[in-house]
Amino acid sequence: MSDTDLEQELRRSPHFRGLPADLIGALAQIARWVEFKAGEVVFNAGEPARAFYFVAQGGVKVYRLSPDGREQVLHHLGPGRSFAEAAVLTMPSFPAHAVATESGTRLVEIAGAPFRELFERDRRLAAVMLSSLCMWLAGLADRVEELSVTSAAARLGHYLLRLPTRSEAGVLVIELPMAKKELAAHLAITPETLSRVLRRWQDAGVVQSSGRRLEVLDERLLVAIADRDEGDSGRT
Amino acid sequence: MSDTDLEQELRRSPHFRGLPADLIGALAQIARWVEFKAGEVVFNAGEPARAFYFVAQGGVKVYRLSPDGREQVLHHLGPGRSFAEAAVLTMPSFPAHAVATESGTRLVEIAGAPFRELFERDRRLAAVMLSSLCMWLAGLADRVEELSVTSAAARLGHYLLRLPTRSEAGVLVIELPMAKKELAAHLAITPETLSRVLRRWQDAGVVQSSGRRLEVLDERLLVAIADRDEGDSGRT
DNA sequence: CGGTGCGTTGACATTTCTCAACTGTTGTGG
DNA sequence: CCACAACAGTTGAGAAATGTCAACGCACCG
Repeated sequence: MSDTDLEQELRRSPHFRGLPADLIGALAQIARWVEFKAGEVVFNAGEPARAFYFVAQGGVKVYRLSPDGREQVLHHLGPGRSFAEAAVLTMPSFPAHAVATESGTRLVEIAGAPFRELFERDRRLAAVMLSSLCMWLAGLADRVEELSVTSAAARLGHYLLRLPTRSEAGVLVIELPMAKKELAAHLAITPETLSRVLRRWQDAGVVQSSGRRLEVLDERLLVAIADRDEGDSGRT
Repeated sequence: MSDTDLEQELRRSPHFRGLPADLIGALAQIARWVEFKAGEVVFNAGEPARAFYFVAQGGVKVYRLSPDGREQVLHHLGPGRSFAEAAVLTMPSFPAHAVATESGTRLVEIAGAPFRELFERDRRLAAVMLSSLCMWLAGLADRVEELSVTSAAARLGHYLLRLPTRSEAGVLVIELPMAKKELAAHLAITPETLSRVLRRWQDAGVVQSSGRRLEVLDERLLVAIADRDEGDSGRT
């Protein structure tokens, strides 16, 4: 809840990643924590677009109401997501409604008018935001492609081959950036399946695994596995 | 290959979607088509960041070379993807290499210096680009969450519930925005599985399907199916 | 020492894919 | 207008992959 928290939360977002400290500070000045209980309204469609938001905890539902009163859910947002930036940047008023879906929902609210002002005054802000968003976008697009690959082994292979590697005595070594449990979740498979795939590879002499350390013994085979059944390597 | 093609290609990108016509025109002025054969170099790391690119046809591989000469693939890009925007916006030189992976690879090249100039002169450009990217980001993030849901039925349910609906004689009607075959690909399942899921739902009285038209007979049940096994509704 | 949680392994249930055949629709050329 | 091809969609049967549940080893930590 402190200002330090606020700055850290901002720095974690895809929008402001890599922003120089002074700009993060300036942003923190116009940001604040807001909290909601389940069902409480964050904003309603038609209201002036006075701010945009990052979800730190809890959940938010963004929806429209169709002419006949039906609720049209546009997004269900959890921690790490943001919303209403587009409205703040280019629209006079919010085009949709937003309500918290859980009690204890905590958001970072960035006031719109000061943000627009900052945005126009400091050219760095726009450039860094754009570049950061582009990189984030590329990462997500890669992830979608990855998840579209149906086979668990191919997904894992793909993922591993993109990780930074180092050479130790001529052997390719990969250090996993997260616990296997989390990695499994990232690839949308179960830890058991992950474990079994690695086992199979080890038995086949493709890799050697111990803890988070992986030695790639037969890179060509690994590449073949990763490429075997890519989905339609189509557009994002 | 004509200028009209160029403008249409630009308009299709997540970056420039929704840009006013005059700005699209200005961009087209500083953009041009470039073609590559398989293996041809688009740019090398260390060169001044003179342009960024959209892939229209073919494929491009972006990679780094590690100190020991190993090739570290960062991205494999297909039609619809873009690259090197971040470099052009915030770096003096390209941080990675890029080569075409297929013959007949066609890219739109946007010259860096004029773009930066345009970007600083016209504030709308920055605002619209950011807002467009944010929306695109939200869509991709949703997609990742969707694909992380393991069950085919849940994925389809999720997807359908976010589609625009209309009411006809009190019944909820959904019009599929693409052929079932494409929809299946979008959800990373086979057309057969899609067909079977719909059949099961129809037998259970949840929906009524005919061609691209879907009548939702029991919305609560559909919601239950979609929510049954969401993955860890975690962060993106 | 126990406890807690990750990672592994096994047996089994379930889902999904694959392959193949068949139906219906659409568009084309005669 | 019909015959035909081409292709989306459906259905069935069997195979393969993956998830589920349960048990166990192992490391880490109080």
